[in-house]
Amino acid sequence: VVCYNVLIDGFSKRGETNEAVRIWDRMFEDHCVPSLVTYNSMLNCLYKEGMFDRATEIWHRMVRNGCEPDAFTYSTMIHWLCKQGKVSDAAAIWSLMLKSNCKPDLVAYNALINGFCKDGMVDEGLQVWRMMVEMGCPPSVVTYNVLIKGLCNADKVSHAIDLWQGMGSNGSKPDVITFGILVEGLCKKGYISKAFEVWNEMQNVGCVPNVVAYCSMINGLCKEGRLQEASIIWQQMADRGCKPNAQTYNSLINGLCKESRVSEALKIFQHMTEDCIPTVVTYNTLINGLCVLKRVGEAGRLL
RNA sequence: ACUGCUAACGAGGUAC
Repeated sequence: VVCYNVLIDGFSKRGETNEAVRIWDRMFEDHCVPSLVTYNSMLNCLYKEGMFDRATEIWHRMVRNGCEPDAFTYSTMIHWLCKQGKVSDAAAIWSLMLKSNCKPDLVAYNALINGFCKDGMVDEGLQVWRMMVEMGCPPSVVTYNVLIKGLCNADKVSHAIDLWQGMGSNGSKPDVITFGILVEGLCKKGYISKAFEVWNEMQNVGCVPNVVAYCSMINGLCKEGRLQEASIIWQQMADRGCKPNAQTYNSLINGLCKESRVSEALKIFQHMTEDCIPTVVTYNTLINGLCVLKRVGEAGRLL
């Protein structure tokens, strides 16, 4: 079984759904009995692709064969339903789980909370968070990251900060993702100096920014037209041996374009081609920047 | 080491 499981999940992860299904069929031809992991992997594979009808067949087979769904089963379904905007279906699966013998675990809670938050239902997310505490399931840093992101997106930045500051007394330590989310959220609301406070606090507690965190800070500054400060952060990133990736370059290039400093942007672009591969976003950003300045000819030459 | 949860970039769209 394990071999089949590995193959199914491997194909599923590479997006080769048809191959995964072929292995599943093959498994029966070989008279091998699927395990709980097999069912879970198949459900994951089909839900990811939105193939709910086929998935339901698998679910029924699972039940028919007396294989009890576990927390993996439920959180997989909840996760993909939410990702596809079917939050109320996810909530239905959640109730199904509550009625079953399977108690929700940390990941299941997080998946549901994330679903609510991403759909703009932060209050529901917070309610689930309180519920998990009552049920004796301690929230993790992922739980907080999801909620903080949700609160920022809902323009409840100060509530997000409260949550961040309460993490310690709830047994969670903010990580680089937490700080990145806060920096991004604060910048987007225009609270740059608060973002800098958080940025410094991150270093004070010994959390080392990664390329994503740098990107959030740089992008936030660029969006506010604060390129001077952005380039200082960029320099620090380089000095600390953190290699910028395409997305980081794109943020800076976009910042320069938006300030009509397209020539500088092109210079950065030259530099970029030496240590990473420009993406379609890079070209769109530059072309747009050039076109806005009526430098259409140069824009054409980029193609 | 068989399966499930979290963060960053462009453009477009946002008339009534």
